[in-house]
This record gives sequence, C-alpha cells and structure tokens, in this order.
Amino acid sequence: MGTTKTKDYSVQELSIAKYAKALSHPARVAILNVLLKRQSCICGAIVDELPLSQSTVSQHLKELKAAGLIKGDIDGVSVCYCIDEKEWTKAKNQLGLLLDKLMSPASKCC
Amino acid sequence: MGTTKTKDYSVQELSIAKYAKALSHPARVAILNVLLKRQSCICGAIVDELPLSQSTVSQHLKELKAAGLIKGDIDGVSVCYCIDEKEWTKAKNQLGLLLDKLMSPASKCC
DNA sequence: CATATTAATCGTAAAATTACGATTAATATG
DNA sequence: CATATTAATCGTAATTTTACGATTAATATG
Repeated sequence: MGTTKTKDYSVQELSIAKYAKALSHPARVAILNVLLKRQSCICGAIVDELPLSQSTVSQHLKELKAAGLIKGDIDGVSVCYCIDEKEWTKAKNQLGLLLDKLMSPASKCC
Repeated sequence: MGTTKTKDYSVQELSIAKYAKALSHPARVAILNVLLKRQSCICGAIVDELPLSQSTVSQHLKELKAAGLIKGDIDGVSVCYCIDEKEWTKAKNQLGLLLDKLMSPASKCC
C-alpha cells in the first residue's frame, strides 16, 4: 500500500516528520549549506555546486520550499533562493524539543 | 534512476541526512516519543500504541536501529527497545549545528 | 524581432519506502 | 513435549522518491 494516514499522528509528530523529511537527502542538506554560507543564492549557482542536473536540483528546491524552509524570489530571468528564517526557527525548535527530551542519567532499560 | 552517489556529499551532509531520514516518518517519531516517555519499551507495547501492524512497526524499529538512534535488548521472548543515548547526542549535535547556522540579522537576499 | 539564458515542469524509468498478512524462529508455559 | 507468545523476516503490492533529458515559459540581449 505505502500510504500513511495523517490523522493517526499528532501535530508534533507530523510537523517533525515534515522538517526531517526535508533534511533527509544529502543533496537538500548540501543546498541548505550553500544558502547558509552565501549571501548570493541564485538557483544556477546552487546547481553548479551540486553533482546533479538542473532539473533534479530544481525538484529538491521545490521540496525545501514545500517544507517552508526556503523561499525564492524571481529576479528577472533568475531566481534567488534563501532560507526562510521564520520557518527555519520553527524547525529548529520542533526538532530541538524532541532531541532535548532525553532525561540523561536514568536510562533504566537496556 | 533514483540512485544517490554517496561520495558526492560531505560526511556532515550524509550524517545529517541519515538522522533526518530516521525522523522523516511520523510513525518513527511516535515510536521515539513512546521510548522517551516510558521506561518500559517492550516491542509489543510500542505496537499497541501505534495504528500500524506488528510487521510494519518492526520495520520502523529496524530503521531507527539502522540509524543508531535506538537499540534493542532481547529478554526472553520479548525485546526491550530504548534510545541509544550516545548516538542520540550525536544526532542532536549534528542537526543542532546545522539549524543554528543562521546568522540572523543580515539575510540580504530575498 | 531573433536568439540566448534561466529555471520550472513534463515524461519517464529505476529504486526505495511503506504497509500488510503469512511465515518463521525462539523462547515460554501448560 | 505440545502449545502459546513474541518479534523478525518474507513475499507482495501500492506509492513515493530520485534522477535525467527534453520541453516550455519568461525574461534578457544582440
């Protein structure tokens, strides 16, 4: 089947899964690294830095955009991509909250 | 094709993608929530808390184990799962490092 | 206006993911 | 020892992901 029923999970679970999914491919992490490093973020420049075709990079950009982590501004014939700070912060908080939820010393079992 | 060449990406990119992938399905986030909340973590109890079949949950557990985030101890006929603190900390640091890499004020473009 | 450039989208193929029921292996329990 | 319980694995199907080349739409440039 391969389908997942959205309503079976909590908002937190769905939200975290959404952000994690955006980060679940090295190419997308690489794209984000480029955007975090540079101020210039023209799509073509990103394509040049990745070992992937233009169309594939475009697809990855689309997914990052769908997750809200980046946004793109059309500038003439090019598109300037950059981190969406607001959503980025949300992702950081959501993922951080989960990852921090380890009450360290007493790991009774195992 | 659908293949991804591992050597085209940095260790950091591959590592983050690995952890993010583990968290990229709400069922797996839900499993981790169970393990973070409870001390008892018998596989059957996890299955009872999820809207999925035993075999599907077993597959998700396998993936979390493959990412190193959890480990399972066989106890007679049951298996006790729990967070692997060491790898969990690594995941937290890796993901945290990326998410924190936003030098906030000067987002020149877009 | 013809041509180049840029990036999205389309069509397609291969692979991976997700899910389930059935089976299996291992340990308990009567 | 026969039977029950637990959880992994197998087989399978639907769906999604990943990737590419080709095409398209939009803007720029000669």
